[in-house]
Amino acid sequence: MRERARAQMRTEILDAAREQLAEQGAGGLSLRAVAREVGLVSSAVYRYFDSRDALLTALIVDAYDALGRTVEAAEAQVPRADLLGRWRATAWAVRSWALEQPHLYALVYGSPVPGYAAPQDTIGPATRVTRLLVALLHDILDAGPPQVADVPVTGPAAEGLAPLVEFMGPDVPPDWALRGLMAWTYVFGAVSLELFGQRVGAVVPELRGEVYRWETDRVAAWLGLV
Amino acid sequence: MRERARAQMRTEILDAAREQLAEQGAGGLSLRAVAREVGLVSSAVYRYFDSRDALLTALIVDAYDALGRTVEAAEAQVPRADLLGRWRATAWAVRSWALEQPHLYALVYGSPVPGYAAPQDTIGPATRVTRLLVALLHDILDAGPPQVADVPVTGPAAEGLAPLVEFMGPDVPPDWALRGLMAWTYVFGAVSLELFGQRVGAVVPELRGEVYRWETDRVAAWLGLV
DNA sequence: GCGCTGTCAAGAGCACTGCTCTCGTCGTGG
DNA sequence: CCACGACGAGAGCAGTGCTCTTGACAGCGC
Repeated sequence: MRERARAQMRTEILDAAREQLAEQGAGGLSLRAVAREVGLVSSAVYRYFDSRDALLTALIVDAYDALGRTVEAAEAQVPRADLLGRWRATAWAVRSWALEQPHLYALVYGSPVPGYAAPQDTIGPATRVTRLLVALLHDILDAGPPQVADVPVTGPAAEGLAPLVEFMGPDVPPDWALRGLMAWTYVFGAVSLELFGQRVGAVVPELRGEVYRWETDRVAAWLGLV
Repeated sequence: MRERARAQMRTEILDAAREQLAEQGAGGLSLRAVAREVGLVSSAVYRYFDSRDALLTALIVDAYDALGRTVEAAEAQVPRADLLGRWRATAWAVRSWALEQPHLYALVYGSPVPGYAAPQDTIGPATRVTRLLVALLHDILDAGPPQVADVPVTGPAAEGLAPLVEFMGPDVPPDWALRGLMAWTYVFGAVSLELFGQRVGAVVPELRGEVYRWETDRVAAWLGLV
C-alpha cells in the first residue's frame, strides 16, 4: 500500500538527484535542492536516505547497473563467434555510455570522495562489465589460445593476480588474467582520461571516437583477436 | 620588502591547504579552515586567492610541477641509452608519486569539479611527464624503429592525432603518436584506476606494485623495447 | 466505530561553508 | 611628514548537511 508511495517517492528523489547531478556534478549535489525539486522539505528526505552520502551511494549503484545493462545489450547483439566484434562492441558501449552520462561515470570511476568507503552494495553491480570481458576471454582461450610472444607472468605478480584468477575461473592461467586486467584497464583508463580532460591538447575532440576505435583495435590485436 | 611577506604568506596558505587536502580531500578543503590554520580570518585569505577555486588551481599547478620534477629526476638517473630502463623509471615514478600524494594526484587526474574549466595556467606544467615520454619515443625511433606488426593508422584517426603529432615533432609518424598516446594512457589509466579503488577485488593490495611492473613491461614490449 | 501506534512531512535550529562589504591599522613611497 | 594603498578583522548574507521536535494522517486491533 503505502509501500508503493514510499518506493515511488524514493525513485522520485533519485531522479531529481540524477538530474541535479547532470547539471552540477557530484560536488554540487545539494540534498536541500533535490528536496525542493520534489516538493519536500529537506528533513523529509532523510526518511528515505540516511545522508547525502547514502543518496550518492544509491546513485552509484544504479549507475553501475545502467552501465552494465547498456554494455551487455550492445555486446549481446554481436554473434557469439565474432570475438573481435564482441570486444569492439563492449569497448565502444563503455565509452558511449560514459559520454552520455559523464557525471554518473565520474561518480563511479572518478576520484572517490575521501572518507567515502565504497559500501558492499557497490561491489556487486560493479562486476557486470568485468564479467563480459571475462566471458570473452574464456571464449578466446577456448578458440585456441593465440600466439603471444611474452614471457608468462610468474612470481609475486602471479600471486598478486590470484583473486582475479579465482574470479575468472581457476582454469585461466595467470598470464591471461594479466592480459584481461590490462585490456580492462585500457578501456576504462582511456575513457576516464578522455572524459576528465587529459587529452585536451592531444587529440582533436570530434575525432576522439575514431582514435578510440584504433586504440581498442590495437588492444584487440595485442589480445590476439584477428 | 613586503613582497617577501606576501609571498611567504601565500606559500604558508598553500602549505596549509595541501595539508588539509591530504586529510580531507579536495571536496572537504575549506577556505575558512586553512585560514584558521595560518592564523587568519577567512576574508583575509581572499587577499591572496580570489576564490576557493583559485586556491585549488594553484594547488593543481604545483602538483603538476611536483610530479613532473619527481619523474624527471627518476628518469634522469638512468643512462640515456637504456631505453627500457628509462621507461620503467618513468612509469614507476608516476605510480610512486601518486601513492605518496593520492589527493594531489586525484586533484590533477581525477574527475574535475564540474564547472571548473582548467585555466591556461594548468596546461603548461601538465606536459612535463608527457615531454619525457615524447623524448623517449624519439630515442626509440632514432635507435631504429622496432618491428611492429600492426597496420599503420590512417584516415580520420590520423587527423585526430594531428595536435599530438605536432607536439611530438612533425617527423614522428602518426602511428607512433598513437603508440605514445596509448603508452601514456596505460600508465595514467592504471595508476588512476588503482588509486581510485577499481582494483579492489582483483589484485592483492600488497602486490599491486609487482603487478604494475609486469603491466608496464608488457607495454614496453609492445612498444618494441627489448 | 474508536482509539492507538507508527510513519510521514514540516519547521526551527545548529554549526558550518564561500564570499562580500565595511572599517580600522600600519607600513611604504613621494 | 603625510597620504595612499595594502592588509587584517569583523559582521553579515545566502547557502549547506543534519538533528530534533511538533503536528497530521493512515492502518491496525478491539
